[in-house]
Amino acid sequence: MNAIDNEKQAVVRLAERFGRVRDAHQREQAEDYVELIADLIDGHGEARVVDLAGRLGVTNATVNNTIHRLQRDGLVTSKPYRSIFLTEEGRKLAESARERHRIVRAFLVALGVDADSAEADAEGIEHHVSDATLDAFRRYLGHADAREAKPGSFRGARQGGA
Amino acid sequence: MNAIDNEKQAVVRLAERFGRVRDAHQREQAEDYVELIADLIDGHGEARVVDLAGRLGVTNATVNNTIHRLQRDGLVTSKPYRSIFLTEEGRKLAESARERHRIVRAFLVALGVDADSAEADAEGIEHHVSDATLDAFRRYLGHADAREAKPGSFRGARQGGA
DNA sequence: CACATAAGTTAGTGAAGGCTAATTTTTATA
DNA sequence: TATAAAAATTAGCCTTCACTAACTTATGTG
Ligand SMILES: [Mn+2]
Ligand SMILES: [Mn+2]
Ligand SMILES: [Mn+2]
Ligand SMILES: [Mn+2]
Repeated sequence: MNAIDNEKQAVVRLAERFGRVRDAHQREQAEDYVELIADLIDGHGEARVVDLAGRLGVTNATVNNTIHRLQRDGLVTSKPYRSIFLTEEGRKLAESARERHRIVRAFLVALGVDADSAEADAEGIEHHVSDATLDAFRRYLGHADAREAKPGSFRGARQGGA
Repeated sequence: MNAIDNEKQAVVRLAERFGRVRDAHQREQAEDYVELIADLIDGHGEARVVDLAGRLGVTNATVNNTIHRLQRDGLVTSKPYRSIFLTEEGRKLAESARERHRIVRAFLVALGVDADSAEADAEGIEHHVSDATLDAFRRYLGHADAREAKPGSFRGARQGGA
C-alpha cells in the first residue's frame, strides 16, 4: 500500500509545484511593471506610457491595458493622459522586486556569468526564486565578497555596476 | 550626444531582455509537457491525458487543448482516445529540458537550498537559464563534487537521484 | 456480455496579454 | 496662437491557457 500511496503523494506534490509556477507567472507582469515604474520615477521624475512601452518592447496600447489592470489591482494610480504613480502597495512591491532582481543579478555575476547573460537571465529568474533560494544567493555573495577582499584593504569592491 | 545615445542603447537592450523572457514563457509550456511525457513513457510505458492532468494540476480538457497545440507544432503525436507519443523533435526537446532541470535542481541543492525549495524553484528557473549560466552551474557542481570528495575515494558521489 | 466507471473529447466561456488602426488629447514650435 | 508632432486612448482582433458541462468512447467487472 505504501508504494501506491507514495506515488499519489508524489503526483500531488508535482501538481503543487506546477501550480506555484503558474502563480509566479501571474505576479510576474505586475512585478516587472512596478519595478520599471519605480525606476522611471526615481530616475526621470515621472513614468509615462511611452517610456514603459519603449523599455518593455511592446506597444503603447499594450501598456495602457496593463496599467488599467494594475490600477484595478491597487498597485498604481493614473488619470487619462497623465503619468503613472505607484500606490503604497505598488511601491512596496517595487522595492522588493528590485531587491530580488539585484541579488539574483549580483549572484550570477559572482558565480562567473558574464554581465549580459546575468542581466538577461535575472529578468526571468527573479520571479521564481523562493526565500530559501534567495538566502542561499545572499550567503554565497557574502562568501564571495569575503574571498575577494584582499587582506589589508578595508572592504572588498562590491559588484562592478554596469 | 553620447549621453542621449547611451540612454537609447540601454532602452533597446532592456526591451530585448524583456522580449527574450516573453519568448521563454512561450516555450515553457512545451518544455514542461514534453519532459513530463518523456518521464511517463520511460517510467510507466505510456503517457495518458489523465496522467498529465494529475501531475500538472489542470483538467483533462486543458491537457487535451495543449496536446493539440503540441501536435500542431510537431512535438507529439496522438490519436483520439489513445496515449501520447513524442516525435523525434519532441524527444530531443524533452531530453534537453530534463538535463537542464536536473542541473538547476542539483545546483540549488549544492548551494545549500533545501530539497523541496530547490525542486519547486527549479521548475520555474529552468526555463530562464542561458547556456552561459548553465555552464556556471555545471562548473560549480564540479567544484562542489571535488570539495566533498574525500581524498582517497576515486570519484565523489554524484547527485543523489530523487 | 451488459453495464458502470474511467478516460477522453467537444463546446462554450473568460481573462491575460499581445497586436494594428483610428481617434483624441497634450505638448512643442514656427 | 495656430498648427504639427507626440503621446495616450479606444476599438477591434487574435492566441494562449485556464475552466465547466455535456457528450462519446474505452475499460473493467459481475
Ligand atoms: Mn526585474
Ligand atoms: Mn522580470
Ligand atoms: Mn522541468
Ligand atoms: Mn518547468
